[in-house]
Amino acid sequence: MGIEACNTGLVLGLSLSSTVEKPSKPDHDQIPNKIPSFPKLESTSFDDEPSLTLGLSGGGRGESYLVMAAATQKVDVKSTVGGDLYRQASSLSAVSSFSSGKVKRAREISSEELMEVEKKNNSSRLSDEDEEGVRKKLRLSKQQSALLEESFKQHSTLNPKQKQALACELNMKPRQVEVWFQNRRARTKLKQNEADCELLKKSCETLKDENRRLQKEIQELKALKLAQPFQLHMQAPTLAICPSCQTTTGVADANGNSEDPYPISSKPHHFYNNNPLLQHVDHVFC
DNA sequence: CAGGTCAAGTGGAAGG
DNA sequence: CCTTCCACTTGACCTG
Repeated sequence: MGIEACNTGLVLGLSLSSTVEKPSKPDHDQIPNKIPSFPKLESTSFDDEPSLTLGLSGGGRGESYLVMAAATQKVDVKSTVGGDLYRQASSLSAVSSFSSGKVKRAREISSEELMEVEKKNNSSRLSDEDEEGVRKKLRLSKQQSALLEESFKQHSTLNPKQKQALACELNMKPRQVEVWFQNRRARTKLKQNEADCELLKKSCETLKDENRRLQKEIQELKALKLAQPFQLHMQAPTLAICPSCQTTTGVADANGNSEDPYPISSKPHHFYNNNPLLQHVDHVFC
């Protein structure tokens, strides 16, 4: 099983689990943060505790985790009891669930991890809950985020194999990779919606301006009609004035002469075709 | 401390 | 029925 093979070396908290974790229950009742019983970082030798080296990394991945824990969370390693770092590190590979975890989550855990967790009864994963059942927030390392982003660029959705492989590579749970992609898609969609909204606002303003201008033209034409009723009556059947460009179209004049003293637009005016959101509005004036 | 960010939980819909 | 995705929400953490 891929993740199991992958996580074979992922032993963060292995030794810890023997003291503070109850791997028997995958998403409940875990007590990951017994600070008083947890050895301080200074006293935690990575050599003595191979589990803390996150052996899977092989290439220093585990090291980056610990660096991340200190860097992104601004954990004062010197002043912080090991428990804080422990919580950070544990949350990085945590089974993410509440003590109030519901059926669905339990199902996922049972299908995805329970077997492996039970096989390795010294689970490499720790709950991100603390003693009081408070959820701890996982922060992805820069490397993890970068790789996820890179993967997202290639494909915004993952098939199970890809998910598994990525989880393996990132030393994460498949579920975490899945959640990241879901949230990433949501963020992308949100951004797109915001952009569309801005575009629509601009288009709306443009249309309002256009509307004002056309209303003004109508008023002007009405005034003109009142001022020269006879002349307009004679010309009415012969000329069509485009309200947009104010040129006349090629309609025969009252004498049947098709020659037009005014320029004729060679193309119809599609006022909205430059707006991708409004291309369905095919408003032709001429 | 308020507001933003983001990992993760939840429930429903869709597809197989 | 199960899985996956999505929309919405929650809560931990960060930042000004």
